[in-house]
Amino acid sequence: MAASGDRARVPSIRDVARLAGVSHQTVSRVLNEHPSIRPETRKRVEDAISVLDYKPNLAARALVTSRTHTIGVLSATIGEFGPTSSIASIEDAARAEGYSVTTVNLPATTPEAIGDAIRQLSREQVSGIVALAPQVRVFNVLRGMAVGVPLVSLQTASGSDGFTLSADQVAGARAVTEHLIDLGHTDILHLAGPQDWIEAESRMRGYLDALREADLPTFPPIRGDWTADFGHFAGGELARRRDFTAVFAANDLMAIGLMHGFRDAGIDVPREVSVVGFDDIPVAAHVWPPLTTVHQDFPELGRRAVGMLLAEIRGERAPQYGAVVPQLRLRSSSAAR
Amino acid sequence: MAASGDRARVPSIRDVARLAGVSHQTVSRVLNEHPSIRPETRKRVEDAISVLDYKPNLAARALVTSRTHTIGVLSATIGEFGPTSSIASIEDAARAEGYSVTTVNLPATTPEAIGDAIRQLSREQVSGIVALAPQVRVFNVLRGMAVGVPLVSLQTASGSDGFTLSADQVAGARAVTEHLIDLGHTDILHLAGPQDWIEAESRMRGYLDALREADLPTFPPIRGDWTADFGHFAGGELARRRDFTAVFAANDLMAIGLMHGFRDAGIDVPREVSVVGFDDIPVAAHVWPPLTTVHQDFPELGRRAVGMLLAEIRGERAPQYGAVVPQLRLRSSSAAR
DNA sequence: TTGTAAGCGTTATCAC
DNA sequence: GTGATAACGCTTACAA
Repeated sequence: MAASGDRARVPSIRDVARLAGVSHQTVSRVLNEHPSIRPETRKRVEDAISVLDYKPNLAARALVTSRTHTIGVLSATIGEFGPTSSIASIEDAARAEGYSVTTVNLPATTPEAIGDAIRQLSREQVSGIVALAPQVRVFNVLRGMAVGVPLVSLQTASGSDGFTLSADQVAGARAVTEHLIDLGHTDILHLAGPQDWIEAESRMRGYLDALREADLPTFPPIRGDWTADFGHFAGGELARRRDFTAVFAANDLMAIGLMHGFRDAGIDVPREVSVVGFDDIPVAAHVWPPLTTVHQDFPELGRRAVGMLLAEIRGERAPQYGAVVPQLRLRSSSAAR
Repeated sequence: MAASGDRARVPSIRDVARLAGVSHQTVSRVLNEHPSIRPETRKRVEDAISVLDYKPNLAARALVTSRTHTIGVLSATIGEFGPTSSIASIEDAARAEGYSVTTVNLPATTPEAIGDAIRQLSREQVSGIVALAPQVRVFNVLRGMAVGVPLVSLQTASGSDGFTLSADQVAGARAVTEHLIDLGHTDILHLAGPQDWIEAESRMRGYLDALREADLPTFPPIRGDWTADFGHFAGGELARRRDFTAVFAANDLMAIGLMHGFRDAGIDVPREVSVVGFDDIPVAAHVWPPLTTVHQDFPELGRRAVGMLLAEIRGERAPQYGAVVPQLRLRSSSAAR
């Protein structure tokens, strides 16, 4: 099986050329789909390629073209369900288009850390970057930065602007809040995400919009950190004040922790207090009580991010996607007053 | 700020050489920490490097050395909590050692798909591969394959053999089963993972070992698919047979679904049936009832995988790690008979 | 200790 | 339509 005598060497473009009886440049033309090449010659080259199982050397190509066909993923999240699902689909979509994927996790959200990460990726000469940077701070730094390559940010504002791509978080939050209002609740609290997070702001805005429109009182949101542990803690605290009958938690983890806290305090969900979340993580339907929440199509967002990025890389027109509308999932953690 | 007139060009090793008044080869020596170089010369070169903010071109280096300082991650899991946590820590650890990371998700566990993924990575000339391939089939294919570069498999057998790295799943499963036995249970079911999964086998073995040692009857395990939905379904089915008082589910998702199924059937957990899980996912402590489970240090496993892989790549002796012992987390889903 | 020459495998440029 | 020839930016010889 192995090459006779000398060490196995990967065939190069010149080996193909020799076998096909053409110059290596002609082989290169075939590889790059150059228009003017005789069909017969092309055939001979293609045969030689398949006989030798020749694969172009990516490093050599990158050296001469300064393009690597690699996309970088910049991630500032710590293994949460949503971003993780998006990243997996980004990888799949990119590979399907012939691009490799390299990932950098941000150790911190400081401008220095962000700069380091971007520099790292640009040293690797990535063709483009998808940033999952849910913090306002990171977003702003990226926006103001001369990145040097196309960049798409997978965000959660309420629209897309060619740079940003997102599900309509505001609409989702609004929908779930309106659901509580429809159930007859008038005193609805919001357990929000951390100050700096774009998603936290969007979801809070949806909440506020819905309440204002219904002429209901708004309460100052409680700021959480997305964790179930915080939700649990908040549940204990909130149990002392009973000026509300429903809580919209900005994500499912906090919602589940919150229900735990209420349970510890002897508050029955949903009889005494309704709780709703956001994200529809895999356990949401199975906790007690099953959690009313907003389903997000994370993989689709990842695919679209790649679609936009590749269009920009190739200098094509950006695809026009319809809105990614989060879907309400009604379960029994919310009930009529 | 920009270069005068002509387009900004990244400085090359020759620019550094010119500025430092040496040959480009001397610069290369400084870069590669060649021993014989006069301190004074080195200093001049280093100064020039920092003045120009010179960064070696990775593609050029890869072309000539055939090594990319990139490690490939081969992942055959669909965004689950554990593997995801490990992957994040693999990325961080690799970057900290100056390696880039590229990821490939397996679309299927067929030998063809695995072969494609490996070929893909080897085309990118990765220096080594970490495989998160929890299926027996994938594991065997990898093992029998001439990958061509160092490979470490993040597995879950009961030991490490220089190729494999794992937490001791058997011990963890055994511990949680013994916990049930200590509580006085004698009829303990096992809701296992899918047939082909190594973790499923290890956890099942721990269960069987514990029961045999205690001279208790074993039941044929129910085969699940790791999902909460399946757990829910299984709960409904099991509710019809009441020949058991405890269930060890092979992961937390199934355990949570199972408790949901029992709840639907009017079975009280833990009064009538105890349930325990495995993994300690973030919601485990917050569901009702809080889930007794086995905590795994996924990030540590990822770091160790990188440690082993880099040792192999560099031709060093593999680091000797102690066992990663899963930790029992006792909560109220398990109770005395 | 340092410099010169050659070559890694490809694409770009210019002939023919 | 096709073929020389010259880069791309680096490392590995070999020479001085």
